[in-house]
Amino acid sequence: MPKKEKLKTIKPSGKKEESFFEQVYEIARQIPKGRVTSYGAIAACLGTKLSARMVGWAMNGAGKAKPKVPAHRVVNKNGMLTGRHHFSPPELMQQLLEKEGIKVKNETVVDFEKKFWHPMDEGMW
DNA sequence: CTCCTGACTCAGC
DNA sequence: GGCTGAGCCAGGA
Repeated sequence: MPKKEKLKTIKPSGKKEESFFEQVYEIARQIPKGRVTSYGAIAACLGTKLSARMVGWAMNGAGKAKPKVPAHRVVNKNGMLTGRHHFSPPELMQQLLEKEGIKVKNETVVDFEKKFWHPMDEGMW
């Protein structure tokens, strides 16, 4: 099923991809296995906490970005898998989370607060 | 250059 | 207590 990428590459090659998207990708990659984070947390880390939408939007190319970004570990503030519909199979997001030990019930991460991971909690920032 | 959209979040009703 | 509206920033057309 050849998917028609209308948006194709968000950031065409030729330039240094240190755009907002790259920032989000880096944070998302820092998410340890079995942990999840929220868009707002990443946004806040980037300084654009007022626009968590941008974080999620940046995830638009997460699955296409290299290395691959664990966008499935990124959920909304409520722990709900709002972005699961954007995955190839919408259920993939939940599958990956469950595979990592995260329980997902009704599109929502169980014990989200316990599994929550703070972007700068690693001490790198 | 202008308008629209978008995987969020908060506030109001 | 659930739904709606508005705000936010950044990038694509």
